[in-house]
Amino acid sequence: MSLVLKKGMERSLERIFESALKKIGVPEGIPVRFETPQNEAHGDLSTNIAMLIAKDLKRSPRDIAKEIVDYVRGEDGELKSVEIAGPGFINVMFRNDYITGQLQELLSHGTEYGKGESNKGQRINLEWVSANPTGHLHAGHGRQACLGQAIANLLDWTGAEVTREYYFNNAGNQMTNLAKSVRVRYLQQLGEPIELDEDGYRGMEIVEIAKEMVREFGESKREESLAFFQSFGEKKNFRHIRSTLERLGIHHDIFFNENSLYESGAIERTISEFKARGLAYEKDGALWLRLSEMGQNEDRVIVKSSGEPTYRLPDICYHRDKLSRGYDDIIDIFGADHIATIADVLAALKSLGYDTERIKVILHQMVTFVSGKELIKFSKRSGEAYSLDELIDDVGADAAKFFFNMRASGSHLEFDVELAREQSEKNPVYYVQYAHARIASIVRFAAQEGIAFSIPDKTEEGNTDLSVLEHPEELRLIKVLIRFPQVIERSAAALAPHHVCEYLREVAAQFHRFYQECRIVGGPKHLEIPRLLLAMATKRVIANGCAVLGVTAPESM
RNA sequence: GCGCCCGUAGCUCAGAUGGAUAGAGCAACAGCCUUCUAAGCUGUGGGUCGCUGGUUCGAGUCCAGCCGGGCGCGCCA
Repeated sequence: MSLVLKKGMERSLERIFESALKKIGVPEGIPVRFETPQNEAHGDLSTNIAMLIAKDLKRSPRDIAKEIVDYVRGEDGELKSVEIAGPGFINVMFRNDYITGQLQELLSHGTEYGKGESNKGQRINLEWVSANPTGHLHAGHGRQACLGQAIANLLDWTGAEVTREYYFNNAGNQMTNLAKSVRVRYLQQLGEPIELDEDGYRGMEIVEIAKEMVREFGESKREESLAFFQSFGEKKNFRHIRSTLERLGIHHDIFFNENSLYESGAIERTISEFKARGLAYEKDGALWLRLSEMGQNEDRVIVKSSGEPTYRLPDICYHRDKLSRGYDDIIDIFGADHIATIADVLAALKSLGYDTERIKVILHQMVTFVSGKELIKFSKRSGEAYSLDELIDDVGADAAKFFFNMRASGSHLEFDVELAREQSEKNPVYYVQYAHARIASIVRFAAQEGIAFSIPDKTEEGNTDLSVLEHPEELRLIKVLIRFPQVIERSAAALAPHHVCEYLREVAAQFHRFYQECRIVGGPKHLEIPRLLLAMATKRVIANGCAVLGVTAPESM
């Protein structure tokens, strides 16, 4: 986290603590870090700095802490308390008016609240989904699709200029299989006794494509070339993939066709370069890359004896292309099943002299779909895949996006379709959305009751005094809300949207607690509008957090 | 055999650069609606953080070795 974007209090505390360290003779350059304790008895912010430097100073942590605290107490009147606790923690508590001041700040930022600048000026390329147009997206693709969408949004929110990219291959073996499969299905439609190859695509979408061909062309394409079937199938599949992504609100700026790497000569150039550097050699009629000399386990074929490159070579060229476009960061999202190629590609790029530090790879684990206790099985052989469209039909786009982002990408995800579909308190999506709808309803009710108020703006002139909010549940709620910018910051830095899901649940839970304890409309007159504004701030944070996940925040449910 | 990921409550999972009494949801049990959405809230029970060593004032977190699960290891992508 850069200094620039830390909220005022934390930054000024760091400064004060650092000058305290200087005063007691600690060499400069040791940063003071604060964390938000999970236990509220430990204050609003806490630091373990005294324990960290105790060894070097050869003094007890509590001793050091005492000296720091004495200094800090003299410096800052903004704090309610500064205390030493446990083995040497220093816990600080904010004054209530500071906390309500932060609420004012939140309200004045509106839809912008939570946006930061930690990635300001960064041009970042994010590549994800990247499924070849050999069929429809299946439910498992949903994780990557939704993960990438949320990550792209997080990067946006932290000020990056994001290019969203989809890499696909419409040539090679897979597409030939598609062509053959479409052809067989088409001929079957025309009554010919012909069967799919062993590695043919068995999905029902191929049958649908064949039926469409019959409707459109009748029997006239019986003798057509494979190229025709391929292009027809590709077009239909791609249109379908894009419509599925559209249902999730996912858009890409660039669809990068692997084929363009051949057309531009990039493949040839890279081959010559490998050869010129002595990194490639011929064996058994194929061209091999000396990966074993680049720190990898074994050499791999990059050009088959048939003359066609294996996928590794275009993958390498594709990354060269992205590197040449001058991005500050290049992020790839892959499923765990693609793990094998990544190290090879990076090693090859490094051997060509590229700085691969700029390339970040997110590997997400696989998804298991269950319905209650029952496992939903996928069978590629039979073509009985659970499609992403079906999943969206079953649970809705919002639930899909929330569920796919609920877990850390490195963790295996169990997606309970029955739970996601359920419109009850068990379902975390509804729990969060319900809080938002509930607030919307309260605001409507307030308007109906003739309560007039305005959202505070930055002028601070004529704004409602929020410092009357003193109830523990009110203050707890505000403290949760004003953490939002840091949550976005941290999630973006870790490329981990699941933190946002966790946080939103926390916000919703604290709002419900506040709602339970503090009557808004019809409560104490002088608290009516401040509480209403607190509710609106909550609504804002939920809406903004949902926006990051691409989830809607409904006005009523 | 090799590489990567995972192992935390009955289940699904969080645990910020190593810190305070390890958390949440669900499930179980006991309560709370003449008043702003009960799709909500409160309380109770539930753990040798896979095992064994090591580093450290301090380890769920770092290191090593095992055990268990997942994904890979092709002239497929």
